[in-house]
Amino acid sequence: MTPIAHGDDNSGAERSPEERLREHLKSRNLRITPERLTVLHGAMTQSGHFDAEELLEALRRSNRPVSRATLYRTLDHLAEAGLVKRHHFQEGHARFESNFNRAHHDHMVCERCGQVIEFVSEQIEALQEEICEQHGFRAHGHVHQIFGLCKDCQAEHS
Amino acid sequence: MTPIAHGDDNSGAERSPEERLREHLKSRNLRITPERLTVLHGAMTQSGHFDAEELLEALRRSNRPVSRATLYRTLDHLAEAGLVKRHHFQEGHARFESNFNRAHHDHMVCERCGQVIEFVSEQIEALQEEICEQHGFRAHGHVHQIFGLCKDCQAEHS
DNA sequence: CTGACTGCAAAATGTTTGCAGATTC
DNA sequence: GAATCTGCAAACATTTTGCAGTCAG
Repeated sequence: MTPIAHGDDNSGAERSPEERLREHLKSRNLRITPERLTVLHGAMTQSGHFDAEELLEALRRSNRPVSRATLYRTLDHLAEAGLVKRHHFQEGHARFESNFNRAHHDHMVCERCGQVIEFVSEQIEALQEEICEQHGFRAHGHVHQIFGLCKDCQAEHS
Repeated sequence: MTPIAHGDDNSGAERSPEERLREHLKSRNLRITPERLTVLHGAMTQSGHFDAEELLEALRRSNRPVSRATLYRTLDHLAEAGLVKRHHFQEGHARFESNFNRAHHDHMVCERCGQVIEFVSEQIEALQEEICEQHGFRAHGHVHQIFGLCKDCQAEHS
């Protein structure tokens, strides 16, 4: 039974993100440009989840602005290279998350205070693999988000 | 151990969708209009998942056209009333699913052809409850999507 | 009658694309 | 030098909103 992927593709995590991006681009005859390295660096140093607009603004603030078009085009490459994960949650737009040297995890999100609790369950992971096998489905990743009220907000809310 | 909710709110599933919508609207001093009933019936008779455009077209074809604006506004009400579920898969737009007398299930989504496979695992559900309890988290629902390649697309892609 | 609803068209998002000039290899 | 990039602005796709007239209660 092959371990299920999580979109991590963290094989080769010993190499730096930059090395990995360089390699990815080279292998496709794409060019290594300052803009792409800027976006990479920005994405790697964002804390937690971020969307395109947030990253754009962060780069602008750190005086290394990049055009919206280049940002979107580069995020595609980073996702393909497995350096970021792209999520489509309940919102109408994509959110990203650095995927470098980051262990797989899922999320509980408090609907009241927005707190995010990470969780991992090997048992759930194993069950997912089983289900995929049963359907001949080759998993690339998954989103598993539980939403509700965290401990604090339950107390406060009573 | 309280069973985890899935955002279904399928309590009162014995009443017809129309009764449930009427009740929902009445309780908020909203009006019961032909258009809203049309959208409701359309949504209930779509097979499987559908998006706004598909429903709009279906209603048009069955000679009960509704404006795009009304469709979107009504889908919000249906979702609030728990009569449909709104999903955000890998695409940039929402897909809906009738939630009337529908048991809880999660999804595998093919990234290539968009096919959606439903799955349920009592074991995973139970593990989720456990995890929530461990964190003192009160779950209201969850999103569990596995994305990857379906059987057909794996073959075709080889 | 009054406030909510509808359709329309315009606006607002979030993302993609065509193009001309700049840049990487 | 050739092919790929970048930024810009325009195009797109989806969803939301303002408004004037219509309709449910």
